[in-house]
Amino acid sequence: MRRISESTISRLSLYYRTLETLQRENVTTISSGELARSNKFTPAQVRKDLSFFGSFGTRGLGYPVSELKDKIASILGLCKTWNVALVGVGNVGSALVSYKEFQRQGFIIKKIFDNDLRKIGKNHKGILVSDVKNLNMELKENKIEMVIIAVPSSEAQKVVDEVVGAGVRTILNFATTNLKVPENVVLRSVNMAMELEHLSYALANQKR
Amino acid sequence: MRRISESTISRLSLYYRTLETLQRENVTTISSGELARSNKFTPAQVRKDLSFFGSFGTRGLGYPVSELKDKIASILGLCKTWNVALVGVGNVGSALVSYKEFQRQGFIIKKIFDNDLRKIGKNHKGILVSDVKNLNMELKENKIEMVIIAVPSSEAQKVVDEVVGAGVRTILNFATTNLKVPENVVLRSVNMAMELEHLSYALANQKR
DNA sequence: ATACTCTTGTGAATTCTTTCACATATTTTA
DNA sequence: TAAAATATGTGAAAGAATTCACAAGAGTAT
Repeated sequence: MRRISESTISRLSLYYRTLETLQRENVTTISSGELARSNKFTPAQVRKDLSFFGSFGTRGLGYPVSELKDKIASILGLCKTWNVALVGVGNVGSALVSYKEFQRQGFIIKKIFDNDLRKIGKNHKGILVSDVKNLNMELKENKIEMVIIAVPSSEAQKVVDEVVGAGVRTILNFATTNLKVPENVVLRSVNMAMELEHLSYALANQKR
Repeated sequence: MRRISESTISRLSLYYRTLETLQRENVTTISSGELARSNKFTPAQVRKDLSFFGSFGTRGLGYPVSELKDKIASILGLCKTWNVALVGVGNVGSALVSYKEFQRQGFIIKKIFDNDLRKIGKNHKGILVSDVKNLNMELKENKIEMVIIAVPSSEAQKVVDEVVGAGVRTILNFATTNLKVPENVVLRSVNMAMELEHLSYALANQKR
């Protein structure tokens, strides 16, 4: 199968959200045109995106809402659950532990790590905080598939290297710093500063 | 000037961060090659991106770190300050108020709005929380240029409509929902669910 | 049954983005 | 001061992503 572009995946996420809403409203069928309109895409775009994965529609009618939703869920891997570890229980870290969307998407936080002796050994929303020193061993033992980095930027690369060393190939990063990972590791960074810079550019360049 | 792509702006953000680091390390000059390597881009990409805005380098030598950094700051509008209002002081909202990067990028939170009577009239990190009922009027009075939406998804579209009605043309959204804005309004959404779905897709489709 | 309407699925065309490749400018070396 | 080395800036080429446009399937009405 031809490699699927990041933008296609992003759009699938958006379609998925729209379909969730439609399902709640008991809509059973939707055309590419309507699906497009609610997200400011073109109908052709919607059809092309879906066509990479199969043909889910009925000509003359459209797509069955609930089936298409399930199909996208399966494409995005939302039907499975993943073992996740969180490194760093500061502001961001603890916010994440209570973020419900995480669970809902099948990301199960199995382990939490920190280097602060006052936190280690204590419970954090039902999960024991472990010493980051044991990171490598514990990641392997617990078959962790994804790690969330929520440590200060200065520490981030060090943690990433260890995590990669332990064989984890998927990382979600909240530190605002350029992290280096090998070719075969998927790293996504939630980079607020970058979002802000997009907005700042838009503000600075908007037509009056 | 030809329209600049989103990806170019994203990369400028990354160059900017690299240049900040280089400046701290007292590096005075950098080539497109080195700038590319530290971000996994190609040298040509770097040069092309910069060339949209002018020619800042010296042939045979490279780019002057501090000048280029300042130039990018000015392109991204980071030299100015912007009047920002925050709507919704829940978990996300209050985290944002204390987020230092905001200030550093020149986003000054002038007003905070909520609909919770227990919060209205009280101070939140030095800023008075106003009733969201007065949104329209107060946005105009305070010349607010950007609004941050940190309300529950169910309320988000309603708030957006009001904000747009008050003439604000730049919105940063934290609600996980598809918001509709007119053509001339810039809306960026920080959508954690979408990030997660990218990772989930990567996990589900990674080669074993 | 037949005609008509609707909407998908998909090659082809178009548009947008990235990379190549080289003329040109500047610094360094000798 | 001349030759060598280096690195920019940019048209042109290549590659990706998006949109077009239409054949073909499916439902609906008569």
